[in-house]
Amino acid sequence: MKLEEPQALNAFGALSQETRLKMVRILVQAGPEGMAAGAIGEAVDASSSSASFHLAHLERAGLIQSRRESRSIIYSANFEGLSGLVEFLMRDCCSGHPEVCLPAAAVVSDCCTPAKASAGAA
Amino acid sequence: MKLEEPQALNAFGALSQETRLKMVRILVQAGPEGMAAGAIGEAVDASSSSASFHLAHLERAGLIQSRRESRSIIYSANFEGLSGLVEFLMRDCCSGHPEVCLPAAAVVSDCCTPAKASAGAA
DNA sequence: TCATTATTTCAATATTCATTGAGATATTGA
DNA sequence: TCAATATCTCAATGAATATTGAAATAATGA
Repeated sequence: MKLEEPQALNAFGALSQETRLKMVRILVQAGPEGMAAGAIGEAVDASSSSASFHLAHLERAGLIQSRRESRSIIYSANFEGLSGLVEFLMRDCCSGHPEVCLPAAAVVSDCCTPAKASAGAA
Repeated sequence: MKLEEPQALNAFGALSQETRLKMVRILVQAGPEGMAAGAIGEAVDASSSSASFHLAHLERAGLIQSRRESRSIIYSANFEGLSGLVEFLMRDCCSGHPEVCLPAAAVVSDCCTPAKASAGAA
């Protein structure tokens, strides 16, 4: 997903709040199965109302998505949206300046090679 | 530069505002030589006071830096800080999920190979 | 249908953030 | 030292965001 500036602004705004940043990290770790709203709220120590507010914010920003599963609403990371944001940042910040992108590129081989991916997720 | 969560929060907050995001993009394009505060303010259509406020915000967040040069204050992109943020995002969002990092990795070869780097910067 | 559980919505309040204009500071050249 | 330039700082105002608790909605099982 290729982000334009207004979407990127929303995404940065969504990630600029402690509770929400924690939520995203938790949901990324949780993987595609996701977690119920209640469990997320508990994990980040937020009231149900506050959790709902922040989850809605993240969903509007395209960083997570939700589905109902019986009584629960399950949220999960939107990997397309997240990678879109990384791309936006890299395109912006590379624009002819490899010194920004190259260290980041190293992360890919560091965390995403089959051997280390599972170790890093633990 | 390896960012921890509080620094990343600051950086995301700094980039979540239209004027500031534009400033960063302009400064990245400007390269290490940077630009005077006045020129930046003009480029993003902000009053001197407003420009000063946002530039200070970005500097506090570690995304740009400044030096005095005669009467002017020259701001320039902090490439270490920026790549630190990309790394943070990738580490967070990779954690075992290569689908986030791999598309971003493609950007590196897309924009940072010598041939395309200059074309992309135009 | 009723009680229970999970979550959201709403209104009120508090907090944080952005913009403005006036004035302060630093640097330079005459 | 004075006037001009470039930028910053400050206080006031307005706008956007976060938090809270209470009430509304949705789904389930008895």
